[in-house]
Amino acid sequence: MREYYTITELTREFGVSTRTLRFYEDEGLIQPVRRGRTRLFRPSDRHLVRQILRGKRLGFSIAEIREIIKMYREPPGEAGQLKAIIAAIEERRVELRQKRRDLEETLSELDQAEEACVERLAELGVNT
Amino acid sequence: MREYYTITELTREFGVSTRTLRFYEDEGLIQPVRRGRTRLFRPSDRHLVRQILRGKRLGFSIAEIREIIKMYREPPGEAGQLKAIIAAIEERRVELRQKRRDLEETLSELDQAEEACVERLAELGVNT
DNA sequence: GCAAAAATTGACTTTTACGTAAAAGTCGTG
DNA sequence: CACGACTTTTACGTAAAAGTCAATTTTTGC
Repeated sequence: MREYYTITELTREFGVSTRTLRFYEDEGLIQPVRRGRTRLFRPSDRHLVRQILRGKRLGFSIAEIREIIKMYREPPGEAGQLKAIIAAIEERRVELRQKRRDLEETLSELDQAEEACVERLAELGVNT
Repeated sequence: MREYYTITELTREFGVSTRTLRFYEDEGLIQPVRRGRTRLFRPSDRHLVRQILRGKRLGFSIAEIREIIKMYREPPGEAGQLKAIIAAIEERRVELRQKRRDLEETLSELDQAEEACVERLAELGVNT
């Protein structure tokens, strides 16, 4: 496990621009350390970027991703806060289950569409 | 099965604004018929709206949703086109499978986060 | 130790997906 | 027929999430 990654290493690995990573830093999603002014990304920053992009692919906004990231962090001291986090996690789960249903339905409609195409192709193959 | 729905009926059913439905029409995603100037939405339009919103929840853009909708349509006559559609469907499937992996990973990280919270709560419960 | 390559900051621009407001047409009810 | 509830078009506005560009550092490879 490397200790630090440069910004361009991560842009290459994840296929995003430096502007994007700096934007995520401005938004408080990641906090790479600095050597002088240069950003140094630790493995934990790299993992955060991975989580951010995963969230993006699932259609979450930056604000939502910020909230989700908060939940991953080490639990704080107070019992009320812990319960609040657990409740928030449950909300996300509901949302993600909805997305899963959406996903399965979309896949199944694509299956149907493909089948229709295949059938149509078969007809053409038979007729000509 | 009703023959027509008004625009507000659909906004209420789906929780979107009239502006949104008109926007989708402008974008060519739906084509409700008209009586005079008033839009009348058929069951097929309603189903399209359902598909559009499903796509949105999965993080697809309007342009992407337009492409997906095209695939659902009745297959055209020509063999080359049919094969192109089948290929495009396969691409979408790859993308959706990625989203499914993202989803499962996110769910599993949320599980871990919750477990950490529950443990912490247990500690507090024991200590106080 | 110096030039080239890489990184930084800041300002401005762009795209997407609608929101919002204005001004007018439509329809059913009392 | 007037009222309210709903609908239409047109047009400008806006928030989110970067992209682009320019002007400086900073870092590096030799």
